[in-house]
Amino acid sequence: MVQYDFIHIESKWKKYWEENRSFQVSNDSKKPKYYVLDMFPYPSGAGLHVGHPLGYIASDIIARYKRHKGFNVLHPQGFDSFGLPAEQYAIQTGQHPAQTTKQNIARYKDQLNRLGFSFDWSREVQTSSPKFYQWTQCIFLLLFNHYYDLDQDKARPIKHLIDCFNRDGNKNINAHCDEDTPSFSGQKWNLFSWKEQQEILLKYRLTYLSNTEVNWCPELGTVLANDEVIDGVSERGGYPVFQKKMSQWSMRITAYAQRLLDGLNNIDWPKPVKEMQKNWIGRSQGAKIQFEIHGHKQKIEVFTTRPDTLYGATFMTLAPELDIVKQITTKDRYEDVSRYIENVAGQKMVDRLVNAKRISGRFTGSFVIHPMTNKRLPIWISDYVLAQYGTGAVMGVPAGDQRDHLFASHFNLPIVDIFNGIDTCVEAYVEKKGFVYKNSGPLNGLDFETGYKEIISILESKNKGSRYVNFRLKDTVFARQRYWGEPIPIFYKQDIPVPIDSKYLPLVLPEVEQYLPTKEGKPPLGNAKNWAWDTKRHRVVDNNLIDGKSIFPLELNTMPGWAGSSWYFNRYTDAGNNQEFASQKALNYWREVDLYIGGIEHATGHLLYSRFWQKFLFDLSLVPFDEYAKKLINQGMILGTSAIVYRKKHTQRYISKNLLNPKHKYHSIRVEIDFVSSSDQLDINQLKKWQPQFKDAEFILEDGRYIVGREVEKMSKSKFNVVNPDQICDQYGADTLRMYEMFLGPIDQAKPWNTAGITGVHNFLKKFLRLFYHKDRWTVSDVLASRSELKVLHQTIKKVTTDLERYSFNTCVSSFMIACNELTDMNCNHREILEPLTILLSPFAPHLSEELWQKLGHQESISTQPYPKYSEEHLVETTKQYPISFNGKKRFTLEIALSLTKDEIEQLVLSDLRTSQYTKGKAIKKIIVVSNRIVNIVV
RNA sequence: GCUCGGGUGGUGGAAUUGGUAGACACGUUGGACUUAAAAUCCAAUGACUAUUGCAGUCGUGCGGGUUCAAGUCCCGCCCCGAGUACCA
Repeated sequence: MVQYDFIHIESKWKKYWEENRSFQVSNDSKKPKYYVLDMFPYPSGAGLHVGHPLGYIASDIIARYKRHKGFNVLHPQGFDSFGLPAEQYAIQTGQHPAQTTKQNIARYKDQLNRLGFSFDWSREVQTSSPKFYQWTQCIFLLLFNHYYDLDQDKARPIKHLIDCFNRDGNKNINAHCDEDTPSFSGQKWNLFSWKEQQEILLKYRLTYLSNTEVNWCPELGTVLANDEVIDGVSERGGYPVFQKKMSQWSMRITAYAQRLLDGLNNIDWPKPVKEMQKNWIGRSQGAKIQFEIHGHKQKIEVFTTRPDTLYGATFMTLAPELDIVKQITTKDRYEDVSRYIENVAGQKMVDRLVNAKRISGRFTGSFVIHPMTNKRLPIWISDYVLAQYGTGAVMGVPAGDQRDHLFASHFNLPIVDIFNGIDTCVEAYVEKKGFVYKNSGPLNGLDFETGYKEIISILESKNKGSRYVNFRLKDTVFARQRYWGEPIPIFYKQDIPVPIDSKYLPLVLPEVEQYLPTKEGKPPLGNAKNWAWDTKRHRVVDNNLIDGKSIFPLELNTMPGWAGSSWYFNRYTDAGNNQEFASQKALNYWREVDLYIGGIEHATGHLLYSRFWQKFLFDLSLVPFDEYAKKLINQGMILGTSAIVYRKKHTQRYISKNLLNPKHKYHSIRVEIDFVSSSDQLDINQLKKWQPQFKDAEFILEDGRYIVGREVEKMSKSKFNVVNPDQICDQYGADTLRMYEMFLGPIDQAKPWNTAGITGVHNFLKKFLRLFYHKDRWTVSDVLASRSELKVLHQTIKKVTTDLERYSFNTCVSSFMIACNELTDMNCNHREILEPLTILLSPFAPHLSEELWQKLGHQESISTQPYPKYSEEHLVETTKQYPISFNGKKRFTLEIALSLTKDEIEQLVLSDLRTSQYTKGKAIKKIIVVSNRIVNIVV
């Protein structure tokens, strides 16, 4: 029996590919290009488990397939190597994060290369390498030096804005800026001091410093972006998060909200991702309405999606955090209101979510004036109004909004019916149809559509409100109080941030003794001795030299984790470039990513931010496309199957699964899955050696065996359910692992790992190898193949090709198995069949295919071979078994020549029916023959 | 609550988009080879009724509908998963 020596084969070809640089790709080719990209990994200390490579296997199969198809394929890989774990390890051990990162990357590369991926490592990027992050810093500066022009709907240089200010101030400027931006004339602008001018410019810059409410996580000692906060706790570690006002770097992503939304229509991304981004951007259409405050000069503006219910407003509610609250609160209420505000501010976000159902609030003692009726409406504050959404102020319409209704009922505020014939005493009516207005002045008798338009035009004519589109999307915080991230290339002059000229980049991370925040609570970079900027010599110098004239303190924050990943895909096109982040020539050759594969967990993080940066770079004509990835696939998670033993409470007895008594209580304890056989039998001796708690335990067996329970859950070290790919490679080989992961199910679906099933795929590869041998002797023959053998080949080519084109990898693998079984039955050993079949297989099982290709007498690597084509001629059948149904129920099959016409088939069926029992004497009403030749007879 | 997915054998999953449901694989059972085991090979395997015959009936979460024909389309439910949530 010929042996499938995968260990030998795989190490041989791994070496061959490395030595020959088989997958290095040139930017200079007449071939059409194809760019297939994986989301690059964060190199964690734990190494890879079998779930990680799933997406890489799929992308590698596509990359190899496209090479066969004659494309010049860019299939790069790199590492997103800035991040929290390396830093926390550094805090614990004092080991420099760069050191651990380097080790982890080396381990990752080993593991990846073992799986036979055809990456072009010559283009590798590492976000933590100065050669890479100098360009991240450069893009940061570009954002700093641009503003968003709403008239042109694109980013423009801040210089242009300054020119306009010099001439006419900001009267004619229609730009995306902070809400509190004052208006000024050109004359006034020129009278401003440098510092005053800079403060105003910050309100326009696309990356800016501002005093805003941020998500502060004391446990992590840093602020977090909205997508890093899940259910009120930090995504990493699950620590509580508070709202806190801090001066922070932010990105003006809101300027791009509409374009980020519109762009979704032009890209082939999974529905869930698009849906999540849509919700995250949260566009809602409505109006802003101004209310005057009784006895005050200021006004309060509300955003509402239902301006048509304005006449139903009976009160106003403000978010407690708003500055205006304290200004308008009357003396007698001041203490009570202040206490309420403090209470809300001290709440963790988690608690605020939990308390959501409880209605609370305070009356401020002040009133607004209804813009239409001039009635006085009381101003309340309540934590159900969020400062971050809209204007942080709500007009309370109990008739049209259920929360307002609950609030009104709770505090005994009036409820006014405004929908004719609908009683809103008990419950709000939220439908936008099925009524005409009443008690609504000029709207009375109108329906929703007309009333809605009418009220807006009235408000606009009275200058009391206007149509407004609100976005839920917030500008995102772009700074972390951490060490292991890109330094922000900014120094401070008179407390004003000033950019370092990009020609002096990279601004390299300074050495520090301690990776913790300083005693004064400054970020870790505050520990650096050398962290001041000399504006004369353009370099970093000792902090002690700061003189405020030519040497200034540098920014202590670093960039968040998503900075590097927001543009890295452009870098691969020209990874060695020292002059620019990528040349126009390279970018124009490789264009956008044709296929991007990665996890859905990045839907509202990386996948949104990167689209934002791409659009910005597009505005500056630095990249040729404003969407960087045409097609996205989210690979599903591979889940682990944990093994569980059951300990009876208050005892040291472990009970086998099927002996559990439902009346008793048991502790479920996860144990290492390596101790458990595929039939769920536990190796008790190994368990006893594993942890002391099991050493003297008693095990209650069934049929002499201990059977464990199983649970499917996320693969994780702490659950002892991790399957290591190295182990699978040792036992079955990388080719088997690749094929099996693809065979497991649709690529985008979550599925549990089940090592038991792997033998099916492994057996297939063994059988495939055996097709080339007879009685252990190589017997590939040059004799021409038979018609039926050719049919198998061409069917397989067709099936595998169409399946690959629609990324259905699991059905591809099945097709190979079917072909192999059929050819084995036919004793097929024709070169004419086996050669193309080997090429077909090579994206899936590259090592074995190379080996066989060489044995077939070829010098060239199989990866350079053209992809086989199928011809319909070989697929054509002369006759086919047709199902004949009576009233839709299948009764028998009839062999019919394909050349027959519909009429001839009808004749044939009719003649056959004379002898048939099925008509049972009934008259035939109809015979149906459709183009795919299904015959149904209606009696 | 809202928005998206999705319910097919013992299991993972196929089904050319309305055309022979359950491909392929795992598992299970039986057999061959072995002193034995492993490995390998062969056969059976949706359920039920017949199995001395042919075969028949029911079957894609539940209930209805359209159609010669429904896993696939329409209407109404039930369940599971994901995302999101005082979003005004």
